[in-house]
Amino acid sequence: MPRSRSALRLADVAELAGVSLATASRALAGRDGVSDKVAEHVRQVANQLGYVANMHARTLAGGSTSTVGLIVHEIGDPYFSEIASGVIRVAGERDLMVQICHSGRDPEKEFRQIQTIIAHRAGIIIVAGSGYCDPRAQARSKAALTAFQASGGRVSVIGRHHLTADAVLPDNEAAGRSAAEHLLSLGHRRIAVVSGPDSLTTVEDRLAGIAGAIQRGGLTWSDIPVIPTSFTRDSGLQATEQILRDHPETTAIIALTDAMAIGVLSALRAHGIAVPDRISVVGLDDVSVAADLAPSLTTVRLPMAAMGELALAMALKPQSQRPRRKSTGHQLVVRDSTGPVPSG
Amino acid sequence: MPRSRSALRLADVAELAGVSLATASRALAGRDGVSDKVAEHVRQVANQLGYVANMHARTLAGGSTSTVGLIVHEIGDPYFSEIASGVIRVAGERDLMVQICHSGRDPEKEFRQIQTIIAHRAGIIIVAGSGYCDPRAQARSKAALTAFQASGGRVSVIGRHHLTADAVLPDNEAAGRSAAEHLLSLGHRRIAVVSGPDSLTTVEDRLAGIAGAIQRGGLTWSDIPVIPTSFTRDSGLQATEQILRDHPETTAIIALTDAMAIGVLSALRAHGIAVPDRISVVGLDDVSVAADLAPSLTTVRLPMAAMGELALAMALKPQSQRPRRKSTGHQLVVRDSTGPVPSG
DNA sequence: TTGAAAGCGCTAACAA
DNA sequence: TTGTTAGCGCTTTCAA
Repeated sequence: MPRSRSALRLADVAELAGVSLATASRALAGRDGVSDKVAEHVRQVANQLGYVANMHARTLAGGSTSTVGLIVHEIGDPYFSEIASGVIRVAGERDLMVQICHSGRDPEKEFRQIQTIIAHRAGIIIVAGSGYCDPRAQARSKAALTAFQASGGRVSVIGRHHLTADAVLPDNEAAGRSAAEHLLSLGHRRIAVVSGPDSLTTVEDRLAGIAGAIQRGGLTWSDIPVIPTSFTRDSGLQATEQILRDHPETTAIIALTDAMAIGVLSALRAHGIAVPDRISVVGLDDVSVAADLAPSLTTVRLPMAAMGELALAMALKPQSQRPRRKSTGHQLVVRDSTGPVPSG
Repeated sequence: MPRSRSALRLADVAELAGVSLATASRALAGRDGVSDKVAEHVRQVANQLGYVANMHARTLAGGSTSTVGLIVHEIGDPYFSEIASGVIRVAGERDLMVQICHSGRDPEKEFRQIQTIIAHRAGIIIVAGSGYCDPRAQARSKAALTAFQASGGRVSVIGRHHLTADAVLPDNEAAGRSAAEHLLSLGHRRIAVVSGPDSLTTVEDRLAGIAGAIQRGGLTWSDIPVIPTSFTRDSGLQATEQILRDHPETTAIIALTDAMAIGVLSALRAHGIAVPDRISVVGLDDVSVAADLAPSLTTVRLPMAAMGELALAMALKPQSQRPRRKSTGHQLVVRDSTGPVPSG
């Protein structure tokens, strides 16, 4: 790719304004050491010329970095696109650029993306998406991020990671509990769970919440069928087939994500099984289409966009002694996919 | 934000490898002018040290730029997140970073984002999202992009824009035609259209396709109610209320986007109106949830992810004499939301 | 308050 | 094939 060069340099502005390079630099950066009069004049000239500073030169010379790297599993996934939307919104307010990479939920690829972001000298790195239960999975990423922080970079993560960094912690356990309690309160005892990859902390936490509620409800957790799959609609669909086959007595299904819940609903519809009359379905996340499914999906809302905003806001603050941790809220949203246990 | 500095410089690698800066640079950039033996050695040393080049220094020194700027309306919108996914996928293969900005469908904000991207010295700018019917809306953006191209930058756009650049042209007109013809073939004569902002070329084109089909079908276009709103689910919902009130005889609704079609379905469900038995609904885009709505949505598929991939692929080729233009395909996807006109 | 000059880390001419 | 050197455009000491 050929280099892109805008003829306009700070030197041009300085010359036209009749000041030195240094003065022009100070004026435009809003630093002090310049009289208001001169500063204003320089800014006017720059504006007139349509001057925009070369970020590369600025960063290289030791100026501040104005880009934030965001690592998501896959931007096409609504969970992540909503987080990204929040990050970009806050970034836009501060004139920061957001660079987005796909990790593909692969620790190795995640590490490579982190390397690339560091090479681009981002000042902030946000790792969105679940952490891994096994600390070793992210060992290399952790080392890279620690070095990055040591050199002044700021890091924040969304989710429970084995990384030493400010963290936005989705209420995964509480959300799982909430979903399960909702079903229990409707009288369901034959509950099945469509789960995700059990290498992920998100899965661990959501399951823990569900398990706790189940046990407090007087049921035995190990009696509950838990089908591990991946976080996709199709996996939800297949897992449902399996549940219908192996556990026909099931009256309620919890899907660990809305994406999977959509697959669950599809499978049930294909089988002509009435929701919620015969089987209730509850998801987690509350992606924006959840309300528009038929039946509309009962789910537990996690504020994805707000999580993205918060992650960047935390990273914009100076590093604290110990990593900050902020929990998000969660909220059970009861819609039409859940109902009382069938009397049959 | 403090600067982020990795102590490791090319000079360190060169020294440790026992070669000059220039040789090290050549070796790592994969340029020739170095013996394979030396090159390999340098690369090994660099790898061992965990060296990653400073992009800013590299770009400033006249090397190639490795970032692409992508302007979308809003990344939380599935249409754009799928496009972005395609762009990021291709970028990942080539070690390019993708910077994403929101235009908010506001020409002024779009211009500012373009400025910012140019300041960051991206080598490629991709403008996704509809163009504006009024060329003046994008006049400033156009000027900025033209200057950018003149200095070696590459630009590609998705949609019909008044910009001189390589373009991926969604089959908007054909898609509109296809949707309308489908309804006509089912016998519908009382068709209403839920449209978007008529400042957008996307709206103009989709409506043109629909109008053409309608007229060829023997109907009078001006008799068809066209409700202009915005491209959102809620607008689709409200427009439907209006259609039910003002045009109760309607047997089919075309929504210009799936997002709006989702709102249409919601409104009809709220009114207890059977789809497709009393009213058929067809959307455009085929966002991924379209298949999972109930009833599943008949729509016309535009390959969003492929469009994103294509846009970047075009921009990666050297600029041609005249702007390239590539049409995307489109495909009618018949699902359960459309059926024959009610016999009543 | 202002200006001159020394880099930031790299690439790319130019020499050897 | 390799090395030397002059910048790229900016920020930031250090002097004035």
